[in-house]
Amino acid sequence: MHQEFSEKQLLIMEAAEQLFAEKSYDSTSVRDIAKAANINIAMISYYFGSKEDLIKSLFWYRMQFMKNRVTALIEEKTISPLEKMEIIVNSWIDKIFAQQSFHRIMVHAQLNPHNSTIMELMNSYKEDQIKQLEKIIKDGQKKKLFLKNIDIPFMISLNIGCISQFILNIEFYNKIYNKKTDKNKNIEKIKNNFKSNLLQINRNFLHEVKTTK
Amino acid sequence: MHQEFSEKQLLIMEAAEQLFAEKSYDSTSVRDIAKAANINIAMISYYFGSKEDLIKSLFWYRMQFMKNRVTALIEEKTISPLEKMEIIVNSWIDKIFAQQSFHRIMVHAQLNPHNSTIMELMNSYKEDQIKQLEKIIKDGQKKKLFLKNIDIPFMISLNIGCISQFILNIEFYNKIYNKKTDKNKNIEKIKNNFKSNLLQINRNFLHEVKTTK
DNA sequence: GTTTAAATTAAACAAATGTTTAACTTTGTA
DNA sequence: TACAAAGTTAAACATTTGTTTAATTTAAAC
Repeated sequence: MHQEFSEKQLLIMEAAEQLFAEKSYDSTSVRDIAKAANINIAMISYYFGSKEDLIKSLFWYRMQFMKNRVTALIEEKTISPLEKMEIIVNSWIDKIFAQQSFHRIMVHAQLNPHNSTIMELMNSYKEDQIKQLEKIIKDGQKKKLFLKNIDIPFMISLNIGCISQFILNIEFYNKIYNKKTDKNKNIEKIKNNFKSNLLQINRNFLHEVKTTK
Repeated sequence: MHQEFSEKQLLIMEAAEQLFAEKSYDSTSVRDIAKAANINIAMISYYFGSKEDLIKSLFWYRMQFMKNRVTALIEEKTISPLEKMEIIVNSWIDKIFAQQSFHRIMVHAQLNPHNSTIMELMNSYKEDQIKQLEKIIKDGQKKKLFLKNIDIPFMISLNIGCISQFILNIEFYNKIYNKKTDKNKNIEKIKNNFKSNLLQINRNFLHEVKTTK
């Protein structure tokens, strides 16, 4: 498939990405994209073939960034399974955070699948993620660090769903938390706060910790 | 606003609901709806005024079902805060489960807000839910049953996000779990399994339980 | 400088969209 | 039965949609 994109193509894709995230693919016309990218309508067909091929290219381009190869990390023996899990979850949050617009488009595509190519890209991405976490958890179970009867699909769903919900309602949470602190550096604060909360949830779920109330 | 709907209106709304859930509001034409409901295209304008008013009516109609008045439960003194929390979370799951199609439409509307009336309906619904859980948690904190430093917005986001993700990927989880058991009564099993998992998460988060590994 | 390909443009295209019209059937009431 | 309101219909409406055309400009190569 595609492998490299010209600057003009990237310009168009980025304009389209923002509009797709704001208004959805269906509600965004090629004229909207052309106007936002400051190009002629015909250029979209010229560079991508069709509107459908444009979003396919966008998925292909962004997925390269999303996908990560952490097989080395998983095999690493000096890092504990718990730490590995935390690294993975942190990387999920960081990446989704860095690609908020695209993440909205992904949620949309998952909600109303209308293109098999995109679905395949997303499914392979999801499967990769699941396998990563699965390996780490099973390793931790073998080493008797984690509980035995862990519902792994539920745990994945918990993490992805929670991150998703958080990203989609980020302005909402920003408003709530902003009451107390300053505005600018707040996002980073909120993000870190979210991270520690989610990691705590995961830790509790993997091996219910003893605490002295 | 609207208060009662004729049988014809309900017929149209239910046909529209299913299509909106499958293909999204924007990708569903009034001709699609008319065909599904076995009526003439003009009847949609005749009964609702416009396509936009149709989805507004749908939201108004379904929201009545979603909204619940559990103020009595919250004030109840014979039930512990923990039990109350579990009742609330269970009712969320049950309702979203019973209204899967509509829930997809809600997620969609949240993702790409294009109508202020609908947004207002949804926000008031969300605020109600948050207030419910907030009251219960704060009550539990006063009675020193729950931890002090609970991030309530995070907890809401955790629950809603997790339930949402679960509903949207229900077929996926059905496939995974089906490997072991029979097919038919499985959905109910999966649902109950999900419930107990989510409740466990909440319990752990509210007061980290002591366990003897 | 000439030539060839790539890039860009405005205009036109057919198809699909939500909505309205005006004619008609059906229904209920007096 | 007669009449009026409500329900239903096919056709037409003006827009908007994604895509293509054919002409023009820009850029690069020889």
